[in-house]
Amino acid sequence: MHEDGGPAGRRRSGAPARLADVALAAGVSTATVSNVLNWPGKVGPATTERVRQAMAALDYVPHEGAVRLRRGSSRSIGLVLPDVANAFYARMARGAADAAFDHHYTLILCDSADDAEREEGYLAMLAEQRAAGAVVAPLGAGTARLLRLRRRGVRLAVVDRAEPTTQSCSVSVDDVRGGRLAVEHLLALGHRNIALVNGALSIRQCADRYEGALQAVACRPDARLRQVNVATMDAESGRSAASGLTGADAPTAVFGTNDQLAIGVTQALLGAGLRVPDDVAVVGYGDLEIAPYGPVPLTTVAQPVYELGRTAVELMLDEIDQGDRHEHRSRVFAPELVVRQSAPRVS
Amino acid sequence: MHEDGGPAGRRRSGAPARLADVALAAGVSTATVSNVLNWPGKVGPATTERVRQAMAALDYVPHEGAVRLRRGSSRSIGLVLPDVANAFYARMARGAADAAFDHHYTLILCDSADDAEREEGYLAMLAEQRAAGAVVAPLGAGTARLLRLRRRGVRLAVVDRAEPTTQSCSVSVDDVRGGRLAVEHLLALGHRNIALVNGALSIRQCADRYEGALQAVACRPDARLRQVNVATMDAESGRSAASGLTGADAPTAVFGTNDQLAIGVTQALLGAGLRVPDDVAVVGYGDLEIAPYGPVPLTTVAQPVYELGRTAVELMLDEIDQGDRHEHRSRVFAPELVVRQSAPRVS
DNA sequence: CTGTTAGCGCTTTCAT
DNA sequence: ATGAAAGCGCTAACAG
Repeated sequence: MHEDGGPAGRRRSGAPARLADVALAAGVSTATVSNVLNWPGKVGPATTERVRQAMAALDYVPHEGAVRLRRGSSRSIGLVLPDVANAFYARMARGAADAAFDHHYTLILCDSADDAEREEGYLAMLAEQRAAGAVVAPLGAGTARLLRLRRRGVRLAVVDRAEPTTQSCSVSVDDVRGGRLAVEHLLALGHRNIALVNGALSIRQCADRYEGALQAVACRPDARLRQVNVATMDAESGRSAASGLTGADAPTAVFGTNDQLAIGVTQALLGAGLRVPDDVAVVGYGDLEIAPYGPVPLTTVAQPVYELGRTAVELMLDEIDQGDRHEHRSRVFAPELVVRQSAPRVS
Repeated sequence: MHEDGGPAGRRRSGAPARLADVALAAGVSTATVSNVLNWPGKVGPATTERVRQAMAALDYVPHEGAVRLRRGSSRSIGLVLPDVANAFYARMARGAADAAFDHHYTLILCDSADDAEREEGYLAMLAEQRAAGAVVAPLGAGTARLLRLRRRGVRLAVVDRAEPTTQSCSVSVDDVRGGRLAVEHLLALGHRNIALVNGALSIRQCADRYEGALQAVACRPDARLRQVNVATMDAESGRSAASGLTGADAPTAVFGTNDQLAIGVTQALLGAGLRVPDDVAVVGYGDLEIAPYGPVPLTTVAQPVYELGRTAVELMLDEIDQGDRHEHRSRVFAPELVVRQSAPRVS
């Protein structure tokens, strides 16, 4: 049955050393070696020393898998997101990775590539891994899949969607506040004729930012907010949206609900001979990578994305540690306005 | 010793179902359940059906850890890199994640945060996990740490450093060629007075891109290449470097060895009242996120970063599969010039 | 075709 | 202070 000497036999050739090999080399039992590792106090100094020597000599590395099988606990968590190549999720991943590292957890990266089926596959995989938990930035609105994962013993934290706190912890950014911040800034600068270049309102973020923008203008009866909606939130859409904004009764300020859009608008405006911010001020949303590099360094709403990832992991670990004493929380982060030149401080 | 009924006892309350639970429910032995899972042919259709029903009823999910402990194989690989939040590594991570998914491997994300000690810790962790392999984008030049990981049975592939093929597989981009590409383009546009804004030559990439630039001008005796080196390769450095480039005998073209630098240069040039590309052409390097969003959409050298990550994983998996039949390879990818407006096709 | 059984590498009583 | 032995959940001989 054994390929070779078996557990008490002599050291296998290529394979890494096992705890039993160390025990044999040190002339002690496996229990003692294990105790050296896990209950240092229980072993005499001389024995401890001999064991340590043997471990070093054999380059012994404990087999995590075996340890966890025996202990019945897992120390890995999953990070499920739509696309790490996207700056938003990349930064989130960084936060999650740092938190996992700090707590000695292993982070399994699950990139669903914007594909629901793939996301599903990853969730199943995490169950098979007996992952202690998962941080999920879900693709769709479906909650059933997530609940199933829960039922399988994987603790959850959801990112970027304000979840009813009864289900699981969640972290998100207050997009209403962000939208308000952007437009309030433009109002404070004296603008009264403002255009909102936004994505589809069916996207929660877009709807929220719109809502915030409305709240801001509502306080200023003399202000006007006109809305332009685009299908895809990229620079190209921003450029074409801007073309409708240069005629008579042109707005003096534009709020683009993401940075790509805002930069596209800026490019088109400049191309049309207008000056930014002198003729038209522009505010974006996101503050990822590109904002400072645009044609005019972009004033934009920054989100604490790194914190989002870090906090999600920490909430989840709290649930793991506290067990049933744990109470689900929804942490909502406040975005902040980063003022650059496309809409500077003074009017 | 047992907390409860033990392996043959009745189903534990909260814990996930085990294979033994399924066997009990289906009225068969554990071996049969295992066979249904792994050797479908060996089990009769009626029995198979009963077992499947039981699995569904109990929501049985195999315990990956136990499977692997028994089989002696691991199906997870590590991805060790300096910073996922960095667009370059983020894109690489995406390639690696996709490849891992395709081959049913689990990807452990190890973000060393540019910290050698942390990288070291991750390498040790991967050994404890008995990871089948690791893709490493190493921080420093040290090779010893990597060799140690090898010795511990973890297969390796190194990214972004042309490794002698005797040690392990590696993938990288031909930076000499990239530098040549950039400058050849400028020469073809008719430029003869070119400035190279570069980082420290102690950085391999910078030295290589410089080398390539030199090769290009060497073919044109009438061309001149002047060099400006900066300490940090960001937009700020680009801006200050550009200020030395506007006086008499100013270059008609600038090659910035990364996109941030090139955009900084462009910003400063425009600020000084020059037109890009009409007065000065600019070429960057990298083609990450920001290139198309700059003040002038940037002509730049693109690297197949996604492929880098994907290929690294695949080379490593080949080593895992082939064992000693495997031969280490160094795959060097060719960068490509992406022509945008800062140095358009026609002069 | 199905069941019995011996471990994978480790931790942990319980006895010495 | 140390050791013997029983499994964690699963697979793979081997026997029936």
